Amino acid sequence: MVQQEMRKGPWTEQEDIKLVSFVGLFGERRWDFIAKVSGLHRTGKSCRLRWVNYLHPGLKRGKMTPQEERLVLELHSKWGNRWSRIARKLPGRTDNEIKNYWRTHMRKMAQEKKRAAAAASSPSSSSASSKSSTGEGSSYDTGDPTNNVISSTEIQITGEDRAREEEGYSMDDIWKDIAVSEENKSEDGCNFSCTPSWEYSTSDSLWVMDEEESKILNPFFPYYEQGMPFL
DNA sequence: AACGGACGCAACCGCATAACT
DNA sequence: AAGTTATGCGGTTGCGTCCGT
Repeated sequence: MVQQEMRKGPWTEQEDIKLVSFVGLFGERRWDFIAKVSGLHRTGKSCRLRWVNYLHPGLKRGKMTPQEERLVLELHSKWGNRWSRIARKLPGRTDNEIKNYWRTHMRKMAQEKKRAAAAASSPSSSSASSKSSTGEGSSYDTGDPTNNVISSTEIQITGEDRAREEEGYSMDDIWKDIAVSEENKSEDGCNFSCTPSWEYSTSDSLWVMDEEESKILNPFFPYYEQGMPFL
């Protein structure tokens, strides 16, 4: 009955510490349970997210390397918005991070494209922006509000790898184009098949291992020793 | 120095699916 | 086999910071 109100919004350092210690005790499962016993007035979902995206000891922080960036482009062209899947190929990066990166990247690309088109064609390129360009986020994921719908559905429905092969020219293709053109622009000819040694060899297993490993190495609070993000 | 817009990141929400009873 | 609960995923939003005017 007297249901505690759930806290929302940014996490405090105290909450982080608490969460880390309880995850140390109970493992990365039973998030609702952890949320309850820890006394954090957060949902299990929220706890999990905080852990996965911020507190997890294996996380890399900071800017994406050019290799990572290219890998993201490559994998996105293959898999679409399967962020978690892509993230598995990038040890230490989270789906959220990659998603954010992609959005940012696409925003830049879209702007550059627009600018280029405007410059190349007519001085009065009016049709370019259907929506007040500058700002709003949510559509960048797939480019356009409308396309957004198309893309995500399509990807989800046809699922696995390539929806576009059956459809005509999907949003994925469009993004792929962008990605490819970017790749060509910035590339020396080496494409993704000659990716640097770290990624595939370490990828899944290492990234997945991390959590297991950390538990083994120090069942209690390994994170403090590895440098907590917030410390 | 103040203001406004763009950017980056963290977090929330809703839905789908897996796991459990 | 059906119902319930927990977990994972993708999309979206909010907010602080940075940067140009």
